[in-house]
Amino acid sequence: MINQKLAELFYKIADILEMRGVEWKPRAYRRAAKGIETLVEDVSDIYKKQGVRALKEIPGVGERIAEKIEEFIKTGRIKEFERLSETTPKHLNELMDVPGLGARRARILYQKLGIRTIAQLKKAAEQHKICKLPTFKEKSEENIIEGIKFIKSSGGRKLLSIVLPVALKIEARLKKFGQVSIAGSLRRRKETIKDIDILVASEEPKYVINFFTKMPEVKRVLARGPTKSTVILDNNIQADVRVVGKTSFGSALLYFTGSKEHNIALRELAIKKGYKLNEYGLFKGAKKLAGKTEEDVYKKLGLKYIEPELRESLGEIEAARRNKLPRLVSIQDIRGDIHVHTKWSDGDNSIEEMALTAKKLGYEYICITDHSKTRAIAHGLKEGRLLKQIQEIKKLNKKIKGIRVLTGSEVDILADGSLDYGDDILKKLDVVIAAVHSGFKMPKEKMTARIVKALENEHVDILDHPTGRIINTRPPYQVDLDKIFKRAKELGKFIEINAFPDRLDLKDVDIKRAIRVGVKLTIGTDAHDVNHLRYMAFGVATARRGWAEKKDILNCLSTKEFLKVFKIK
DNA sequence: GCCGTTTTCGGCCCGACTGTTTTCAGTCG
Repeated sequence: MINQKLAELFYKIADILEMRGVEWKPRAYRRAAKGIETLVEDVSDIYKKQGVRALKEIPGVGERIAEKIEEFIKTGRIKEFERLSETTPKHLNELMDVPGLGARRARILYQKLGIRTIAQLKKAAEQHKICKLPTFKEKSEENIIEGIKFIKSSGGRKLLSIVLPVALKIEARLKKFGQVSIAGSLRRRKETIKDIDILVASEEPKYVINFFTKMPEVKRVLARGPTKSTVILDNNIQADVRVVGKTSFGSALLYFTGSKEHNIALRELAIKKGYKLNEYGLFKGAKKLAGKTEEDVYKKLGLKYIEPELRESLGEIEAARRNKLPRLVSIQDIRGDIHVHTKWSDGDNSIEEMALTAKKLGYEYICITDHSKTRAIAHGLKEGRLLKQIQEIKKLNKKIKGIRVLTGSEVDILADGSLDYGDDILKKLDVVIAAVHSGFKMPKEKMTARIVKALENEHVDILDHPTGRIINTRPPYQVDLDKIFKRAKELGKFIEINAFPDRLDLKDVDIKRAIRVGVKLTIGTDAHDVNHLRYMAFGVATARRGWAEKKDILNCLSTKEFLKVFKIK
């Protein structure tokens, strides 16, 4: 599958062209990249079967880009890209991370002062070299220095789980002004969030803006207009509020939720129909056709309602047009959590405490999956203790009512693909989750073979966190997911979406691929504490972003059905 | 560089806010 690699190249070309001040081409390259990303089929297969002509059928791909795709398939490179990157310093777009600096002014900084990095930028601003440049003044230097401080302290994008509670608190407070909704990537439940966006419907925007900019946690006001304001909160999260009239709430929510690409696609669709779409509504001439609710706007555009998690311009608009949208899984569909740790290994709570909390959450079953013996650092269970735990769970099931506790293990996949317990032990467990916790630096083929070998063990049921990534901390290890999905399907094995907020592994786009292959998935919280059981919501959100339906997720099954699938008595 | 049931040339989403600016470009979402 070369689609992703190719899309990345085109995105990079777009960035470079943008830095150079080239007009329109960046947009064309990005559209082509998006078109390629959205494809189900491998680009090289399309080319093999029907040649360049078929490539041009891909949305956003024309004559010139089709040639570049052909070149990449034949030679593994795109000369144009190499030419561009040779003559453009790398990392120049890091300047564009500074709030207030876009492509145009970043280019001026480079051309006039040779600034390429944030460090050089900071020095130049402090030495007052920048205010002499065109389009810059003293105020710009202040803003640049402030902006760099912000980047350093905020560390870029934050985890969904960190930002969401902050946003919910603000949302609740703004309710007294009228209809309120969290919008932006937060509403789409992206795994990381750059800023909080909140929309308010009110005919008195000045009161809202006044209240918002004076909230106790506001550290700095970046912008404050009559209907829109941007602030930095004391935890260095940026928050934007926008106020619109009640009759525009839907169209404004649509606009403010994004994604940007989704909005552009909708607006283009509107234009094709002879309409105009903006945050105030959908218009035909001066006549407003829709705007009060999102549903109204979609309907008038000839589309079914699209859930926020799907709004990434990855095929959802076409699916909405053809009434082929998935019926997304929801948190209410989840009947049990099947990845839970306890005090027996590195968790904080007893088996009983975890079970009772799960019961309170409305679950019918829970599976205890402590670490295996090699995870000594996590107090992994030696065989004797695991057998003892199995007995303990048997006793507990007689004692507590209303929830079934299953036995299991999160067993290490060792470097050679063998498992951390022998078959004699594994066969005693209800559910066996296998996972890689060491030897991350293996080459791709070796890692893939290692995981496949583990899946081929007859006692293994589920593969957990298939890429091993920790968001913002550790990159994924090299692994051929397509191969893993294919083998898992053949063997009737499952893949877990780990719901822990810094893992979310599988991630959204990989979930979509897995479902396409036909692998069944599970969602497990990897809870190490009773409070972590609530992380299920993040796992479900990620599954939804991956177009998952109830039927794709195994722990949507009732206890009876679940036990049958796992052949548990 | 792409695209066309108004177009094969001349467009390319759209509006708010800031400050580079005294009428508009740049940036952002």
